[in-house]
Amino acid sequence: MRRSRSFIPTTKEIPSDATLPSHQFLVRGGFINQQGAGLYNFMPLGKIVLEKIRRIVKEELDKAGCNEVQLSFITPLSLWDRSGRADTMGKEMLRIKDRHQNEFVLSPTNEEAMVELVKNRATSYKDLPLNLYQINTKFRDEARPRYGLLRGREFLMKDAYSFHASKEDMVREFDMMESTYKKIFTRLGLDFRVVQADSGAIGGDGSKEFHVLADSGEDTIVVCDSCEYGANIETIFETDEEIDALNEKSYEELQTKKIDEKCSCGGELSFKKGIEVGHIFQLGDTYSSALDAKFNDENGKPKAYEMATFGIGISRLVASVIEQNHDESGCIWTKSTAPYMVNIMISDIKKEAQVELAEELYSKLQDSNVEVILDDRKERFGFKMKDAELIGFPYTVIIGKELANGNVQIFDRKTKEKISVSVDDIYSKMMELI
RNA sequence: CGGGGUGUAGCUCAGUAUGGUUAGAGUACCUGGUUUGGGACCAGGGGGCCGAAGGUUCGAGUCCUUUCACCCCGACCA
Repeated sequence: MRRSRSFIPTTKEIPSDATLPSHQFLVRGGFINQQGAGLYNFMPLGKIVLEKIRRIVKEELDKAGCNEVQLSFITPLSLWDRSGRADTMGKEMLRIKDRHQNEFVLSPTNEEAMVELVKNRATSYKDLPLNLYQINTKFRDEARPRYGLLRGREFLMKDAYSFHASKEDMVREFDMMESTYKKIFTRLGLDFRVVQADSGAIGGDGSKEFHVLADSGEDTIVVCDSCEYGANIETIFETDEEIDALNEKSYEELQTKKIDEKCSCGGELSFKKGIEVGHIFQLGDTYSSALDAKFNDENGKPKAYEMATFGIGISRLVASVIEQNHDESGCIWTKSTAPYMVNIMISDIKKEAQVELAEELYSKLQDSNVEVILDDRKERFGFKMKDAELIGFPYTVIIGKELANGNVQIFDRKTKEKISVSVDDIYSKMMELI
């Protein structure tokens, strides 16, 4: 992509309604813009990041034997009446009517729809297990949307639902999905913890949350310094008094608070803030029973499916990457989430030699399938650098005044270091870095 | 859903107390010139139903009523 042809509206001004770094930088960097309370548009850069995260999630799920589907976003209200959630989910479900005055719901989640899809189609134990997922828009009419993409009303979520002939097999899938999730968050380049959790409103027994560690997280968790496990404070401290006392403490106070107990691995425990980006539940037969969804077992006896459900907040992850990786200048994308891996910056487009070299490198990197953007705008050096830092490309190749000595520079967004590389070596050096 | 706040140019905001020229600044944008390694400078220019509706008044961005939207704290959710 040529920057001169792209739609990346960056701004110097901080939007007045954004308080979190991810919200401010994603808006300033031209990734997203707000359409209404909890409603966001994804502009070209935001869309690229969203798609990159979506693709990684899809690749790992497909490898794990999950089947991608796409359910209708609009569902009949009757579906929710049958499971009883039309009442229990209350106002979070946004209801609409069609021209015939039939009532519909914008899907906040899809247990019912997925059970209906599988019911009467997977009719034998031989058809099981099954794991179906979709990456689709969800709508939850939150009482108070906030924090940009972290708590929107409309958001992109991956939701998977598995169907099993036995509880043992369901638990096997649950454990397998836990390791799949670890692969996903590791590939995204995130520092995360797996946290034992209460199962919340969806119901069921086993439940684990995946938290991205970030100071601005909404949840307080206890984490180990030498392994990947953590715990929600609700599960460690018994009484409400203890929990309330902890919730009242500021993050700074919590960080200095010592915990006497050790992790089972022997590591030290401490308090951290986390953003919940994934949640896996063992559902059992709650929904299959409620919706009378059965298969025939080995003895030809009808039995309700054992189920589990697995969620990942895709759009929330976009913001989470930035909450965890930013500095005062802007975004610092991880290599797997960066909208472009390399930004080639022409310092002065009036200098033919600079333009020539930039075009040559641009073509070569493109031919090598490197995600590369060419900053060919007629702007000054400082302007382009600030812009590159705000957006957060992992590497910027600066083609400028050092060209006189046969050199260009590689600017590392994370460390902000510039290293000089000779013109002859720049292509191979870039290929080595990415 | 309780409490608080804000709506004026694309964006960030003055102006409203005490009604009165043609509603301002910065930034962004356009033109020309200068500049060219850290969001440059000079000159000129375009851009506003002052959130919406109703009212008071000779006169409303400013006062009154209603309403809508958005933000913050909390509860809820996760």
